[in-house]
Amino acid sequence: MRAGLEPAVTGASVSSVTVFDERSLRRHDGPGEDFVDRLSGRGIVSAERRGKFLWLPLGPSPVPEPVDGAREALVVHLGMSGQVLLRDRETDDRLTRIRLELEHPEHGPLRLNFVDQRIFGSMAIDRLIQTPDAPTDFVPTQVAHIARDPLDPLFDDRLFLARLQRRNTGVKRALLDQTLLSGVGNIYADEALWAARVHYDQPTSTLSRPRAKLLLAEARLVLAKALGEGGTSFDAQYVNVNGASGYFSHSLNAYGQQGKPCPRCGRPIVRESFMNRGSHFCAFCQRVR
DNA sequence: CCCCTCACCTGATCGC
DNA sequence: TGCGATCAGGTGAGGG
Repeated sequence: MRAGLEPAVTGASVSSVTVFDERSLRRHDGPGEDFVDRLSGRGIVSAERRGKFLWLPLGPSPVPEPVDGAREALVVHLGMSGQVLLRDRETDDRLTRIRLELEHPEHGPLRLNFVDQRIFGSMAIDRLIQTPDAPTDFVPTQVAHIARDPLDPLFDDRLFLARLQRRNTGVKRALLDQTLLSGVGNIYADEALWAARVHYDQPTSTLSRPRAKLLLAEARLVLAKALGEGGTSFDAQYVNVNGASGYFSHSLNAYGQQGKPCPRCGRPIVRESFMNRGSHFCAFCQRVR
């Protein structure tokens, strides 16, 4: 989504904003009117991401600046069912909750539809603050607690491994904790665990250093491969900014593969309920030890 | 402070 | 055709 947005929106300005459902502003500190006022007329500087959060840093505000003169950004999170779709001026999408009309000096008019069935996703205007580990990096305040993802050049492997082994919980819980590492959700957690032959409920405290390192390496591989294939789409709900599906669903070894043979040993992949969601794994290859 | 459960939501699909 | 049950990729407030 970030890669698709960047060339289209950088240098554009926001000519109008329509909020169809205020619940999609869950992360915005203020009413819908405030969101519209603070976004209208702003220029878009770039497209940035950390984990599953995306933000578009904004140019100077024509309306009251933050008191300290901090830069602001439009923050987007897709939640479970969100989409950002770039359209022409006439195209409607069902379940559009927020719409931006953009004007690009070279590419002309562009419509950005924020579509979200379940409304777990959201948009917000937020202030940008310095990150402690790289003074030239800025993130929205609501992203400050999110760790870097394993593909980030500044991701600190040793820090991650130390924090992981200090935890007193199951390893999949830890993988899903965005303050430990970001970008890994239910699909990529199951895929990384399968690749590293680790059981989802293996206690982090008893995970050996080599196995923890292997797990991190596999998580990194899974993310890189999924990004390269445009993400994981099972249906029309998971699409890029042009409405196209990713291809990573064809590469899944464990997630959603219950009943099918493990690609490694041939025994069936099983699905267990865990944390109110599915955990998919090979009961032979992936055992607690 | 750390860990875990649960609330937050809608729409597609499936079985009866 | 209709109705209810079930399922879904995430996050963070609040309780223990």
